[in-house]
Amino acid sequence: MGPVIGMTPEKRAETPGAEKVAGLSQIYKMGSLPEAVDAARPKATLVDNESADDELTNLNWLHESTNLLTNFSFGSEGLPIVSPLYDIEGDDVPSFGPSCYQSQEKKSATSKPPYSFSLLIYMAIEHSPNKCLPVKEIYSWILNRFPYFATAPTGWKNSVRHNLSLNKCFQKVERSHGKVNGKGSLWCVDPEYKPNLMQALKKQPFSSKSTFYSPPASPQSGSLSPHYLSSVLKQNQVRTLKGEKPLPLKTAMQKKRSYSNAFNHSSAMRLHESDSLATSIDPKEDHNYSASSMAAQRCASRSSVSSLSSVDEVYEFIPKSSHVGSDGSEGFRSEEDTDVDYEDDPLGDSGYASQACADTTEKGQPDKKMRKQACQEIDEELKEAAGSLLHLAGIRTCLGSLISTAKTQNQKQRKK
DNA sequence: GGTGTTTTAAACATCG
DNA sequence: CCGATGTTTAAAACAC
Repeated sequence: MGPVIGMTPEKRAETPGAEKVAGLSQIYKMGSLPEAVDAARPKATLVDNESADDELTNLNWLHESTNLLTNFSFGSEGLPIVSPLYDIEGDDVPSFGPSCYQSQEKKSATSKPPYSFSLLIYMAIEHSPNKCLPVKEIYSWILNRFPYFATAPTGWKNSVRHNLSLNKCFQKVERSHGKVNGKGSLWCVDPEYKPNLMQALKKQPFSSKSTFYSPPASPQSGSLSPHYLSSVLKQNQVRTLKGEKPLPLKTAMQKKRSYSNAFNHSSAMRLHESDSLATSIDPKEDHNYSASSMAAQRCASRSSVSSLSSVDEVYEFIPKSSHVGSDGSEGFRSEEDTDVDYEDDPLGDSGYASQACADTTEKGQPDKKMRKQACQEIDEELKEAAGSLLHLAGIRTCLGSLISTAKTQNQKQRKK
């Protein structure tokens, strides 16, 4: 019944053949800039290294891992904040990394990210102010942070959707009030699975430098946005009106799963949170696609993970240039950003600010300028702040001395 | 080689 | 009708 005839060009592009060729051709496309990447679908760039074959198994990642890390700082939730991987133009050295990383960055910018789709989605969602994103924004985020996908065939989007749909960690939430123009739903991270995702992220070999903070697993402690809560609440209201049983927060959107071979995901995940999962989940339905289970096992053996410590990470804001798909449909359109409910967030929470910023800067150069400008502004502010402090300190000491002299004079007068 | 996990592809449905 | 989104199935690829 479906639009079989209406196979879009995009769908056609998702054919396996295209995948391999295009994907690989980009891996060693050193210095491929966003603009270049935007320009058209995979240009036939030369692959002069056949070891490019195994993108992930390739040892390059061993080298890149360290460098990737230089591109991450950590957000309020202990989540790596992916700074521009494609800050690769050379003269703009990331403030957090030595310049010697640059050439490596170029590689990592165009090679496949070491994260599973679940983790990518998780990061995307968590970096949004309201912890809810429409798929389109998830695409955007991933594209933005991992330019690899800009040149990868669009099959990855299918994978993203597939993951969202199949992975219990993600919950679909109907879009709220007003805003009719948005298509599809918002996707949030199920707070109960958040610790698992964080764990998985933590155990990624590329996050070993990180100091992750695993928040308590209770929904309250999660980063549920008011919007999310109200959405779930709304859904439940509707359900109640329909005479249906309200959904628990956790399973606000029930997912029917029949993934034949994946019955054991949940047990692995629960190992990490045995005390946190109040509700039992039918193993047969639990296809967490675990970001944490296998990744955890796999990576635990590979890397030593630093201990958890800091909760007070600095959320690094670095404006990024945007990648607009060649067809222009992949959207970094700002109205999408404002669409949902980001306006609910008066502070314009850091994560998405970068997106908004990206909208204003179509090209790399202005972006760099902006970044520099931002740094200068920050510097100025710091100076001002320091100045103010000094000023206050000065005033205080002045006052102190004035008071003390006044006191001594007072005493002298009394003696007289 | 077996098992489990993740990715990829594809078909189909639904919605705006 | 079209395109984006969401769901589901199947299979390949991969790691352990």
